[in-house]
Amino acid sequence: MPEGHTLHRLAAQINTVFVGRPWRVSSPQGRFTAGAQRLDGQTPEHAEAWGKHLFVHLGPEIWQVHLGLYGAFSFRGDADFAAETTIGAPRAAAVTFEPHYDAEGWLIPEPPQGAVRARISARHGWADLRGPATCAVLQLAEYQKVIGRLGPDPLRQPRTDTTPRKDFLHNLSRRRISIAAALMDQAVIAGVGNIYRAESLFLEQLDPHTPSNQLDPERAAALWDRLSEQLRDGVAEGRIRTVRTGGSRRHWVYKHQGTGCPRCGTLIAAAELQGRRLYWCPGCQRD
DNA sequence: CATCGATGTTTAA
DNA sequence: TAAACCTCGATGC
Repeated sequence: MPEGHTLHRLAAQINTVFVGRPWRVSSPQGRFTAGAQRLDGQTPEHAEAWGKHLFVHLGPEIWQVHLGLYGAFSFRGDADFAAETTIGAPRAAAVTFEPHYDAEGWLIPEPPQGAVRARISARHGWADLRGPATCAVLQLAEYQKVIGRLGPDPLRQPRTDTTPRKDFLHNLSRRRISIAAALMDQAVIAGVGNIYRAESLFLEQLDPHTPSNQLDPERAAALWDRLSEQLRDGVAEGRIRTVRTGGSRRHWVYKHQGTGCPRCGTLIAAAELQGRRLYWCPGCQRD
């Protein structure tokens, strides 16, 4: 589920199992061959997420990955390689395997299956990246250009003396698009996707069509706090679950169109907005 | 076996 | 606004 929480989880995972030791990098699919050669044998120093981007720093160069809609990392390894199976879009569970080691004591990875854009290997395990929207090696200036286009990420520490929440309010105040469109704009707030958009607006009882520059500042601040909480929960749990009252229902309105709103009973609506499905309750999401 | 759809973004028209 | 990118699970016949 590649919204912002996924990328922060991924960065943490890479910091745990890859950072600080030389790794091996290849592109079995062949679409990242030159980049993989640059990264191969280097020592990853630090992985970080900013919104939906993953950056791994190696000296002056930075590996940038954006999972897009389909991308995912699959981690495999022996008992010393503590890693979850996949981080990203849904993938079938991997079959267990018998570990074998080469002469230097490195675990021998299984042959790559299907379209593996990048394979990164450590002593005790490896990870396969499939289907990313972006997989590139950046120089510092290019990296700065990418992050310069991103708004505040609720899962990151502030970059300036103003708080990220103030940046968010400021970004909203100078746009005339709907709040629903604004939440999907990564320059307004980084890391929010279609699920968190629907679920945060529902819990804050905000009409998705309200122009973002007409949103009451206190309610906009509450929306930021709500998104921060939801993203933090997503990182902790590894999946988006905004219904926290127990039971099997995971989302309040996302993909629940045509059923009764749990709060007011009105039928939940769905509509296409800028190419994405928007879900909301017309009964109780009003301003 | 074919088709559809998805948590996203960029580019072209 | 639509198409393209790119992968694979779900759905349907």
